[in-house]
Amino acid sequence: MTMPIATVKRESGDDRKVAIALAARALIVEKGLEGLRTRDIAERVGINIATLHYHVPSKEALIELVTENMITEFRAQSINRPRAHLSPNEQLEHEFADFQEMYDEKSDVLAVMSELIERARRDEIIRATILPVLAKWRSIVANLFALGVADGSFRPDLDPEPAAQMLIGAMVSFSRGPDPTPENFERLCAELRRAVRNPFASRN
Amino acid sequence: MTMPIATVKRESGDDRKVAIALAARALIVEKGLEGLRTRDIAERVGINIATLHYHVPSKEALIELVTENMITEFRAQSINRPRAHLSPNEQLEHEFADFQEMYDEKSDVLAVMSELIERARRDEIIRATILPVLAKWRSIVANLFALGVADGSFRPDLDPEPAAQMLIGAMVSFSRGPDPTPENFERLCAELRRAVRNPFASRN
Amino acid sequence: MTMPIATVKRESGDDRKVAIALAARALIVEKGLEGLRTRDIAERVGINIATLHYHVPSKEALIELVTENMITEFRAQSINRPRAHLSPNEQLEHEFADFQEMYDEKSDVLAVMSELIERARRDEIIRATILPVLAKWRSIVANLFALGVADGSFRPDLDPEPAAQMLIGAMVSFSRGPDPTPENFERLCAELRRAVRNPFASRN
Amino acid sequence: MTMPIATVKRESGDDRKVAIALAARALIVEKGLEGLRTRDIAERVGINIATLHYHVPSKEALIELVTENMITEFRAQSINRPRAHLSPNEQLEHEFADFQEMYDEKSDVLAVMSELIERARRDEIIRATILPVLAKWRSIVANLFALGVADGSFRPDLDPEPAAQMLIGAMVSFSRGPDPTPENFERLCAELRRAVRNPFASRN
DNA sequence: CATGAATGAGTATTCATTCAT
DNA sequence: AATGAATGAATACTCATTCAT
Repeated sequence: MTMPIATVKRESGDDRKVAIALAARALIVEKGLEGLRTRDIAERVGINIATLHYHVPSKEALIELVTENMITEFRAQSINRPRAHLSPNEQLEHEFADFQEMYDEKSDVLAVMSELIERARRDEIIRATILPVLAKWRSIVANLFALGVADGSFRPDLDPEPAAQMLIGAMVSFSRGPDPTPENFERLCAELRRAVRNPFASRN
Repeated sequence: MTMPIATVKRESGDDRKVAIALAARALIVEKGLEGLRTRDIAERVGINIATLHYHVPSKEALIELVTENMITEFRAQSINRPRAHLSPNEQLEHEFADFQEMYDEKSDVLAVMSELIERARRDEIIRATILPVLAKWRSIVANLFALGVADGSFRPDLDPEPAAQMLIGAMVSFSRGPDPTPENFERLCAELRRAVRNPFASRN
Repeated sequence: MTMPIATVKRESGDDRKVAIALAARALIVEKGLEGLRTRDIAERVGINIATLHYHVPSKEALIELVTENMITEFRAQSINRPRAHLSPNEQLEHEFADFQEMYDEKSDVLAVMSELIERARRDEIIRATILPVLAKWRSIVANLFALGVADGSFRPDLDPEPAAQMLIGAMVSFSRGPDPTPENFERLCAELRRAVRNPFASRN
Repeated sequence: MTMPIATVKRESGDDRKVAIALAARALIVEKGLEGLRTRDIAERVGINIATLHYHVPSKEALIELVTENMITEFRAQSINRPRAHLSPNEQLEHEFADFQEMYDEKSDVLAVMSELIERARRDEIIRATILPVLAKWRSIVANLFALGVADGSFRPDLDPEPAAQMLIGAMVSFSRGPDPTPENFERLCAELRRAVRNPFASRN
């Protein structure tokens, strides 16, 4: 279960760093950030602790590495996908689909993100990395809401920014909640759709 | 900052336990659950570490004590207030008001709750204490939504359970978010009101 | 199993001391001298630790109390029984019988004695209490051997003191050994009898 | 008295382990198993406590290490020496000589063995290591007695197993007794010889 | 790059003992 | 006599980090 995977003796520095980040992520999922031990990471990567410190000089740097690694993946999964050409309703559906995809295929991303956000409250460096990404996410959703209000897809009285907060908060708290089944997610999405749609618009 | 408060030499066991729980809560807010040290708690209460262990035999028991202490307060603040006699809209306003009150006056309750929920994922005992309370909260909100749908205050197509999840998720993620000012909270509440109200109802 | 037995609230100081000594002995058998905790003793007696310290001011004094309590019983069981009127062979049989009786009925006496003897090596006070008793035992056995040599019951070339050491060492090491069944004890006694008897004497 | 001996900064793991075992043995002789402290061992070896734990992960493992180290020496000293070619009487003399040699040159072996045997009663692992060695010793002595009975060197009615128990018990209890001088040991050996020899055999 | 050995500063917990009531 | 509360000094063990090779 915690057997070293590495079979190669020497890897390029970058490969090693990625391996370290992935091992750290897996361990954070298992034991939380507070239970993360450099020795466990080294063991899982299949290297000596001193070697780990050669590649990543301190635990602080290690957590930064993990944060960046996470954020890269989070960005690729959930935002930064150009959708300007899609209708607001289609963009909303993409948000739902992206989140579900992340939840299904990269559920550890959400778990680790959750830990990092909690720690960001006390860690300036993590905060500086994570908050902008979350802000970006909120602004993308707020934008699509603004567009949908303008073209009549969504409620005319919808306030894009708090609505974005509401949508993201609902999805995130769902995924960290007690019963995050696909069926329940679909029920939540349906409710969110109804919460923002224009009741007087012709159905699309 | 870490000055001992207690000046009394001898206190009854229960008083000491409360003092310990409060000191622990304050320290969790400052340094997180992972940064919580028994020595720091003892110092803040103004007692010897051995005395701390006399009252609370282990760190595990300490965290349970904090959890129960928190939950008691959380319950008193946010739920368990009989409101059956109020209209659904009034009950909803009370939910908003309660949350804001907790956020204003007991902001540490939210911070510590957040830490505990994160830890609950890996700690059976904390989970057993916290999850039922959160479930109760969700069911109370879902109930008021169901009532409001029945009496026409809220959207006829509103699905009470995901709507409750949405409302709670929105408020919680707001309070843990980057800019939790009263103005922003009011903006969020306004959006939530519009998201659930019956667009065809006569305004109350 | 570790339930307090005491039902009386107040006992005379001496009764309490006896109860404490007995509880301590039982705990030494279970966990060894090194595992003996004053709290455990107090719990078993059914009193508070502070009360224990009222009666027995220190752990050192406690061990002395146990030692004296043990020695009293050991003396009563195994030596100090006037047998001058018996023949050497009868006295020898009494030694065997006494030891078996102690082993059968007071097996904890042997276990605790063994612990105390080990500790006596580093504890002047215990040494001063225990060694004279053991010396007395050896001298009693040596005496009966000397008598038996004189009257022709035992080997004429038997050297009483080392023979006493041999007999006592054999019985004690048997009782602390791997398979101390009554049958094996009988086999050992038989061998000891043959080892000391006069091969040229008429059988009695 | 507790001066660090080691002056070398870095040693191979095996050398360190041996140094640790030896330091632990010396400390057990001084203060007993119950008074053995990891800090004292580290100090005597001249290393940090953390370094001690690097080589020997727990106190339990440390005691196992000491046990194995002791047993190795005990075996080398006292048993496992092929003597099939010697006469039973010669073998018996070798037993006496081996024990005296151990007592003279490695008196700490006997002291530590005594502590370990006492602890073996409550420690499965130590028991599993020590008891077989003692059993082996008994069986070797029983064997030489059986041979001596067969060839007429020893009493025809000598029962080898209890006789072995008697001989070993006598020697061990002598060595742990109050006056273990060489002269007394010789007296004991003489008595043991007389106790087992064949009174009707021609002297060899 | 890699590693075995080493370490300083902690970390929760234990225990005999004391004190005020 | 008895006790709940308190404590100083220890105790085994941990962890990120460093260093010589």
